[in-house]
Amino acid sequence: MDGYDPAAIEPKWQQRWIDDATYDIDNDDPRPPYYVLSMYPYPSGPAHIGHVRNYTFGDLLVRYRTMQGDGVLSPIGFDSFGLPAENAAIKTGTHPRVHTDANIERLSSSLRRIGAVYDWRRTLSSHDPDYIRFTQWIFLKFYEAGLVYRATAPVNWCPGCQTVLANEQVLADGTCERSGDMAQVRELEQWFYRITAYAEELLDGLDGLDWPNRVKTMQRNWIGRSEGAEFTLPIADENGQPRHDIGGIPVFTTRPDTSFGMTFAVMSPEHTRVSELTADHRRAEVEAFIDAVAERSEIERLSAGGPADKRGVDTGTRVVNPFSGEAIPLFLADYVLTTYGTGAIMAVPGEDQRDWDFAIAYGLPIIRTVQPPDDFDGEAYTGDGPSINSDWLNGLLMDEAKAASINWLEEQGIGERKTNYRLRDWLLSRQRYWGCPIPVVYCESCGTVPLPYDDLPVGLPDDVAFMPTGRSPLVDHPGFLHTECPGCGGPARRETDTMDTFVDSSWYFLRFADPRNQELPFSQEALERWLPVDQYIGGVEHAILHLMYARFFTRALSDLGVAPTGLREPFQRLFTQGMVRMGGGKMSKSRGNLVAPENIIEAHGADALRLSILQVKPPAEDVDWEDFGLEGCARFLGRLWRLAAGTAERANPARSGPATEADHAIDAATHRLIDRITSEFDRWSYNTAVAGCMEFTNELYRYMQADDGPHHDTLAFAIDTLLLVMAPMVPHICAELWEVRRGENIHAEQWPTADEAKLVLDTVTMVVQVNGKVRDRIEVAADIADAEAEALALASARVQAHLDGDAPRRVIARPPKLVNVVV
RNA sequence: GCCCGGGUGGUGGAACUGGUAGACGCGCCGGACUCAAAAUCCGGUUCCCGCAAGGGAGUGAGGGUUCGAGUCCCUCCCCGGGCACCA
Repeated sequence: MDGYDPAAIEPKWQQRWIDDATYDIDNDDPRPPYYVLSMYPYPSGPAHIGHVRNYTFGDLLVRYRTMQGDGVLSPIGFDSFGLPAENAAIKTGTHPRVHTDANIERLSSSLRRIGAVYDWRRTLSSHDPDYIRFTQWIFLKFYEAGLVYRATAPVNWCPGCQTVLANEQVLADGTCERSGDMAQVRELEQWFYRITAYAEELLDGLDGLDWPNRVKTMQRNWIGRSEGAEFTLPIADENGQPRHDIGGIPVFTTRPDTSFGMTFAVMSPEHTRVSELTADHRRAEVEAFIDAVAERSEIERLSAGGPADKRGVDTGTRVVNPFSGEAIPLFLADYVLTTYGTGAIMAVPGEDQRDWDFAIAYGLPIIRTVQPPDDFDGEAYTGDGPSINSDWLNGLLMDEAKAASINWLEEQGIGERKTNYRLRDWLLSRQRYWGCPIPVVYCESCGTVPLPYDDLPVGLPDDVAFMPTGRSPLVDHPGFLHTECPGCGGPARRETDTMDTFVDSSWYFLRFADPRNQELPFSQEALERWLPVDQYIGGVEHAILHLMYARFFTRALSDLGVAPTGLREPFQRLFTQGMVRMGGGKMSKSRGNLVAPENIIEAHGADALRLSILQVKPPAEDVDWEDFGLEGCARFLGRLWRLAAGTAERANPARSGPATEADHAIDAATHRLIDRITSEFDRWSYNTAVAGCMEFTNELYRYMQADDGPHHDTLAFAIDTLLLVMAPMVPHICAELWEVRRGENIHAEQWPTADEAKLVLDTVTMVVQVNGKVRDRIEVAADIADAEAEALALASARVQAHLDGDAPRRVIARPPKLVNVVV
């Protein structure tokens, strides 16, 4: 048999898996269903090494679960809408569809070349007319249910991308996550998904998910639940008494227990009632302040710095603290946000540092209402302690005082318990061409009119020019723009905004269950069979955006009766794999440091690349390309080949007949291998699984070269088992060797099971310690008794030397692993 | 500031529940084979002292619990990530 030649065997097997439909799966397959999904990729061209890592992990699992007897759903699709294709069109004149379709072909081919297997019959792309149709269909369903609305709001505009962005797409430093440009705030009318309606459910639902803690924490932070109270501060008249002819200012607080310490109140400069509530003698200053705030960039405003005395202005109006009955000044300040809570706050300088700073800057009184500890030397005290200066709350601790103050507000009828969320509604409209059109028209007489379901899909016209105008070409396409109102038949203008591409990725995993359905996005039966996804795999960069939007869509579709009622979460288990970096930095097209897997596959083969990916690091961690031990892995596969093909050098020919002790040892090691690899696959410990296979191979080489030679049956069983457990990792070489050895298809074989009886060791190396330091190792029977182990340990010459004639003070025996002699 | 990860040889990492620290790979060193090289096979490789036997030190720092700590607890330092004027 010839030497190992990956270039010869890999294409053969890749073709075979397609021809044999090995990984095609029907919805009535009798095997237990198991759904493995790697996040569908954006088709930017051929795969880069990061893709390869991602899809190798998924592929391993697909193959492993298949061998375990599951009917595995392994689909792949393409997140094919998006800005890069449109930007490329502006540069080169090539239509985004042409560009995208070509890239999908390249990426698909790369995925096949690394040996990743999918049910290609189920493939889909966001820009398929079918897919567009149902993305729009879902939009209309949400519209009917009030989960989509159009509103004017301050939104983030990215000058680089020439479109608005969702909150989630703006990074902490105010820049766009795509282009890196500083986002600008603009007041625009846009489309929103009402994800806030699900804030509480999305938060609580995290508890039941088998996801990395890190991701759950990130979502919890993002949703940001605050529990407290909302109540109204009446406007004061000139005598400081509450006015009843005019509504008060509602405020939200998480510390109602400190309300007696409220010495002023603050509204956001954008609050709708600013003008109404500004006293005439303060109007000029207030207006000057509002102008100054408007000039300040969002990032300036949100960064914590800045002198406190420039941050606010007195409105001249007073409000009443309902707890103390005192009239207190009403300020405006730039740090109070219109978009959170009620856009107005009560200020308690004694227990809030921002309020403290503000009070010092404006000479406002500070009253402590929580007794700080004796050794406290800070300013505002935010910890727990007995209430003081708080009348009927005095003496109560924080939790009791919170409850008491909320009860009082409710009894008085001026406030109530309230929970607020940081999460904002999802801005879904984009002023770009290459996305899913929003299926709505604007009619002069009927207003905003959703299209009837029968008119779907609203496609993208192909005859458009891509010019760097900063405008979507749809705006300049009269045929697209001008249409008829489906309500009155009069002239109407089509919505030219398209949807955020995260809308497409919010339901693709559902479509995979029933990808050719022409009536509905999917049938309930198909979802009941496959969903939730048993194992979802993707990058941690999607921890908030995609993973939260997809959860929202799944819950909403379930509530609307489109998806099964019981389907509340799309992804039961999530694995987030790390990135591949280059020289410690990100790998990207723009840096020109992408590693092309094509070259590596040509030089060493796809299996060697896969093995090096598995071996180099635990899959959850980031890895530098420089650390990939490609040579070592290629060397090992050569070793495996020579072993299994029977061309490895041997001291003596194989024996038959009765088994020797060495044969039994190899046999036991083989069963331990099965046990080890199974548990390592189950806990995603692929790097140690590779190590285990290498160790076992080394052991087999030593066995073969021993003086009396290997036993034929023992060796054959060991090698066959090694090929079986390695088949999910390096599928081509194992398939080829298995076919040569057994004439069958290894990927149709059952996963081996270890014989429990053979996992039990006869003898074990027992460690003997003196004062916790290892002094001797003794080979003992695995079932050795305490007393015997102790006796053996004490009899050891090395132990005796350390005892120096003294009797041990204590002996701890943990047979058969260890005895510790304490002197 | 708050919340998650993480810090182990020259190097990527291993040690899953407190019990042989450094598996496996890379690199390096040596041996076999060869005219030679490559490939292959075998062996060595935490550091320090020692020819060796052996001894000592050692998992970011310091303390603690324990017969025994990389692993548990406390204090702190460093790196990565998330949230952050959210009331």
